Amino acid sequence: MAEFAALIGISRPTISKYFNDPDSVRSSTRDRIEAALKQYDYRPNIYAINQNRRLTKTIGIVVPYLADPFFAEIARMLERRCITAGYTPSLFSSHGEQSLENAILDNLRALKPAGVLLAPLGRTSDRKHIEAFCRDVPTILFDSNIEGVGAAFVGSDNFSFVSQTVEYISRTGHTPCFFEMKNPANPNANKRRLAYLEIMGRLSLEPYVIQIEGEGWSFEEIGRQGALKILHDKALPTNAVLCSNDRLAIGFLSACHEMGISVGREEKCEIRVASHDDHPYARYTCPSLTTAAHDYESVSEHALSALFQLIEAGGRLATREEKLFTARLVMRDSA
Amino acid sequence: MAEFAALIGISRPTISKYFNDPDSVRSSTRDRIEAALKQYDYRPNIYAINQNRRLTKTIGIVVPYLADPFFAEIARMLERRCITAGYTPSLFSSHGEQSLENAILDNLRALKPAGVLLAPLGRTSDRKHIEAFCRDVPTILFDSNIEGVGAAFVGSDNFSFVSQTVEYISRTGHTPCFFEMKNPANPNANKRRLAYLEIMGRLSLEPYVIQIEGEGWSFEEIGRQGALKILHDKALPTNAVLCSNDRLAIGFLSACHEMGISVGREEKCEIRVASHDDHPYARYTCPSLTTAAHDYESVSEHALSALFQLIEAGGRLATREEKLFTARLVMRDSA
DNA sequence: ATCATTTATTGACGCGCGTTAAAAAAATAT
DNA sequence: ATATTTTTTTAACGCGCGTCAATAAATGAT
Repeated sequence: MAEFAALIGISRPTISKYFNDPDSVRSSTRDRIEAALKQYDYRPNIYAINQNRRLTKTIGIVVPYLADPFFAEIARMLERRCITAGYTPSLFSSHGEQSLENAILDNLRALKPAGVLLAPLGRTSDRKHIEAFCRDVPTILFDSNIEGVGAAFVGSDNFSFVSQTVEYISRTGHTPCFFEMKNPANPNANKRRLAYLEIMGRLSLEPYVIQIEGEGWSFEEIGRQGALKILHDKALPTNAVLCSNDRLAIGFLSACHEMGISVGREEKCEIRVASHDDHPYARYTCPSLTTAAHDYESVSEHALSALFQLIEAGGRLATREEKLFTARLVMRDSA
Repeated sequence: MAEFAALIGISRPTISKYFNDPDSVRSSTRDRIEAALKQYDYRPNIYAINQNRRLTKTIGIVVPYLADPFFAEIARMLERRCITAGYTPSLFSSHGEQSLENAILDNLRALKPAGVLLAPLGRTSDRKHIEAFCRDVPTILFDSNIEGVGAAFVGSDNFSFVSQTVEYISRTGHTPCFFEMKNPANPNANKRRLAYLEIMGRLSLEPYVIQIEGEGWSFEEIGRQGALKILHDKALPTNAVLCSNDRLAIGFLSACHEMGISVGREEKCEIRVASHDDHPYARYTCPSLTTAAHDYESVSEHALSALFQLIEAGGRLATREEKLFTARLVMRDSA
């Protein structure tokens, strides 16, 4: 920067000021800098900037498992919005591991971001570590809530997800049984089960919860194995299956196809399968998956605007808001 | 670091030396530092370190589109290997945009990584910009090759992919037609088409190339729309379809299901569909997708070991090696 | 106990930038 | 032309660390 400044005969602090806010220098000076910028390819070092600025233009985004297209997609939207708003996003994936999540937060502290959007691992998160991080860095939680941690939470209203699918299936003549993992990492899974039980109660229907074995993030395989077992044992309590999430459902559909069981809402089909999330691939399963869709757009938009609000407020908010978005039922062919 | 050093009564340069290489200090000193590290939670700032060290412990990973599970999966493997090797990976996605790819490379320069693993956008990459970057930062290209750019290329042997699928399909009694996008961004697509034509020639079979419209990275939708059109027009030249990649095939299968066309290798099925990549979801399509699998493990392992070699050699290699891994045919139910 | 060797300390500078206060220069107002 | 306001420059310090040379201290060998 010193070189560049000397080269065009403008002082370094003025150049620095320009990069902080181009409008803070006189238009004639701005023009000279911008002309020089075209000629020589100087670019300030963002990491050196972050080391010194009180308020940086970097936003950290942390997701629990980026190889899950759901998170990949929401991360993509968040990154795009950050860029549009003039910020530089920095994306991290915990890859399902607590130690990595912790290490990422430690690194983020060093990056000194203006704010962080954090989708925690959930059950396997190190609560104390995240709490300590949130005390130091303005953070909005999304997707998985951790009660009382972070300045706000933005996510989806699990109750509305399940109520729509359950009501749709029962209204159209079937009793949904609930298909899920026994020990889900994501807290949303528990909320969905509770919602299922609650809604079935309201509708005076007998609830059936199928809990399958499995650890980790290979949900499709877990769903497939679980489904194969249930289908093989002919242990399906009803002929309408409501999966906790789309990735399990993708595995379930695969198992059905393998066993020659027809899936769909038509009369001739043996079972119906519905689910939750509207995973990017839910449209392309065979049959296409009936599911309750996240409002990706609203969640990503609101998460970022909440973060900007938090940043403008100096990192503290009076109350910890929890903003939940309602699901939208997407009726496709599977149920 | 100064505070921490004062606190435990060891000089700052010694602490710095310890973090650079714990074995470079006397064992008694090491023990004292490590004991203090447990007590107080000091962690050096990685970005400040990178600013100053000649050779950092950071590795940049850039992929063209992270919401594509193929890249998400390979990125995950690369990150894990970096961590195991004692490096800190930093992951970026170009989101399919040249301007973003360029911006990422500019940022990476500032990060001063020891090396970079770059999967470029391909056709839409800014070759000059990437070349300039590779001159300054030790870089290994992977997935998409750009002739002469980067210290080495690690990828898959497209010819072996296509030869295995074509030979398998023709050996088992059908003539594969090739299904692809008209203007693919990824250079592998072109290589696959050429391989198809070459192999069909060798087998003295009439080649048929179906090129569908579509721009961007929504390959499933592009494949589905293309397939719907072809199937509707009954314009399929043969009853065995070889898709350029699995994501197109996923769309193709979806279209077949929608139109009630049975897919599989069994006699009773109307058409067979095979593809290339072994996408993480290829196992879960209905029917499961016969495909030529990337050797993910070998590619990620070799890409990183090539990078370490490059780093140890001081950033320059005598010759630019191109290492290609052979495909493995995965026979599933779709063909 | 003496000398050679290894390790640690001191003090200083550098990286690439932000930031600030005081002084100087330029633009605008009167 | 003078006074006032705005903008820029100068000079210096700070961030959190790496690195280096000279010096001091600890260790090991004899």
